[in-house]
Amino acid sequence: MTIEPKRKPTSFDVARLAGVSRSAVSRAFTPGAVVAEQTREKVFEAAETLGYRVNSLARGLQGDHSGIVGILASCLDTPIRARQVKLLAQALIQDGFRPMLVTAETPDDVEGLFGTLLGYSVAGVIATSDTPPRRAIEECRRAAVPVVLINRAETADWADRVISDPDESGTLAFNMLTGCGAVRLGVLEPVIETFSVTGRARAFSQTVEQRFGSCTTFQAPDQSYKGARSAIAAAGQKALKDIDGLFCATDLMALGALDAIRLDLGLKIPEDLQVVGFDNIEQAEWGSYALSTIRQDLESQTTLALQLLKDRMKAHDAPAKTIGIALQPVYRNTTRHVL
Amino acid sequence: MTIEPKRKPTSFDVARLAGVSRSAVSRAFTPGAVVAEQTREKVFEAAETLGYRVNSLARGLQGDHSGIVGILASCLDTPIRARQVKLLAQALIQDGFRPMLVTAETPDDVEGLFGTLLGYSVAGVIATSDTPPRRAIEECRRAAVPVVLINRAETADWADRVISDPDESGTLAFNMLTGCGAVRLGVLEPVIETFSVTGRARAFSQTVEQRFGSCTTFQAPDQSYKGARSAIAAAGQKALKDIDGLFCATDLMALGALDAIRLDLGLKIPEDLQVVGFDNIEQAEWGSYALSTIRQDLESQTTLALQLLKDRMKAHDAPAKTIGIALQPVYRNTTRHVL
DNA sequence: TTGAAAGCGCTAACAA
DNA sequence: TTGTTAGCGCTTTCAA
Repeated sequence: MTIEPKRKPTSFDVARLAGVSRSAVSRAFTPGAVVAEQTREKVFEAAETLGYRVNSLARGLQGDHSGIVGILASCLDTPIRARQVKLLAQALIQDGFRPMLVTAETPDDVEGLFGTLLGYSVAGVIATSDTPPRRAIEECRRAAVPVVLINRAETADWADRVISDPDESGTLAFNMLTGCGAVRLGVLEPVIETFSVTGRARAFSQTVEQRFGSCTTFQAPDQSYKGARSAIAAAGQKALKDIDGLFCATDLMALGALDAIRLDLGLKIPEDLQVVGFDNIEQAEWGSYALSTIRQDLESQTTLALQLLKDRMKAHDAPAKTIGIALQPVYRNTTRHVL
Repeated sequence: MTIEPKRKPTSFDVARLAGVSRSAVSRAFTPGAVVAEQTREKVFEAAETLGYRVNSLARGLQGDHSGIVGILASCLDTPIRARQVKLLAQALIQDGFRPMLVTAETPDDVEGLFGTLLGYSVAGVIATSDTPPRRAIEECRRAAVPVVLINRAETADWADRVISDPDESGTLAFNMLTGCGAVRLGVLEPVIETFSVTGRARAFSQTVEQRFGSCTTFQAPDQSYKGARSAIAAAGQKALKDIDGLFCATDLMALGALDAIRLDLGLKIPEDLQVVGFDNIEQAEWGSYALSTIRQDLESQTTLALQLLKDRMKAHDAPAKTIGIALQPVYRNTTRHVL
């Protein structure tokens, strides 16, 4: 029994010990296969004593996918992204898939990394941040690898998407702020364009312009706390006093703005100025902030993304779907209470 | 050229088109292999026009590992963990590995997941949170799969570890607080034991007891902001007034404690009470907190972990190493300035 | 319900 | 420097 501790046992070893063929072993470990209960037990027993496990590489080489699902994400250390990846990873594992994490710095990286993903015969790819280059996506299509885009623009007309609708988001933010009595509105957005983030900022300012004539726009260098804080601080007290309601494109930016407004500019919130964010990250609830925001339901976002992925595995040629997830206003202390 | 868009091209196809053998193709794509430059070019060209990529599954099946490295982590949505995983993933990818993310809920899960990891012939495993069950680790050893533990207890005497030393951490926290004039010390720790987190809390209180006789201990149900906040709030103003220096085992807990002390209990920081945290997460720097803390250098933690992993790939039987990473005090506004 | 045999796509030892 | 050959461990027709 303990002759060669080095080599991992194979289905062949198990077959021999159980007194069956390799095919029988294979079937015993294949969920829907036809095996006599008795045989299966013999196999399992032998496998147990040998410490055998199916080699997913060999299985994947044989079948048409390895069970690995690529998760393409960047800025993993951002609260919202971290949560997304966590939920995604959990859900995938739950369903028997294995998430392979791909974080890219530059678009070039994305392209290359996408390639290696294909080399692992992935069962699918979920992209949550970087818009994958069109070429890479096209390649997935040829390889019949399902792709689901989360909060991304429509890169390819055949990839499924789950999004929080920018227009709906912008309008909701507008309604929250005006509903709380704000009438001179502004928006804080990152300079770098993004489907959902700058999308909702634009939708917001368009609505404002439509109703009130004009909307003050503040631009931060990126989506970070720091970027937002320094952008607002640099804008100065006067500019901020001109408005009485500010929509920040993400909670993280809102938190930076909040600190800039209160600490750097010395204004009072919500008395001088009301603020609404977007995402409902954990920190938005923290006592020192108590940020009013719009909740993006990440749980259902995850569930939907996975569902779309599985659906497409079954029906490769089905028309692409784009599903919007529910948005929910959350009133805390950066908006006034209206009765 | 466009006969069968379905099937992915194999090395065989490339070989034929380039007019060479399959081995030549294999060599062209193998970093250190001996191939004539001319041959390599022919191969690359053919590969390019065919859209060929090496099948990592087949390569892994043949060789002794798939290039996949398992990252075992839980609470991925915690700031510190998110950052760790991000850095780890980046570093791994940089080095040509592919991170497979494994997040477990229960210890049972860990065991099972570890198993499937082995099924993918992983090149190694890095565990950053859940202590992997001894059995699983043992299995890795038999399979000659390197394991690196980050901030974990010594589960197995052959696994390499990188840690931030609990004793050093506790002592440093003590020195910071007393150096700023605190003399009646307390500590906030989670009830659930953890090598590094409760470890440094204990080291701290032991040092305090040694020097001052006694140390007040506050216990939170977990390591979260919420848990810490409610624990401190529940302890009450009186208990907090009894001390003038509090060490919180993690920054996240410290932030919760801060809000409890200021918002729920109405005390002033650092006037009534000084607070020091641990980790130096991004939020510790945020304006509303400006938490004094101890910086754990995650970049070097990552680099070291990866180095240990690679070293062990080369020398499977080398003695296990445990490396401590540098700790650095960061003074902000929750401690008094001493001149 | 089971076993025999033929690959999946690649690498590596060997011989040329 | 290159090609030939023999597997890596598994699944899956096909016959029995």
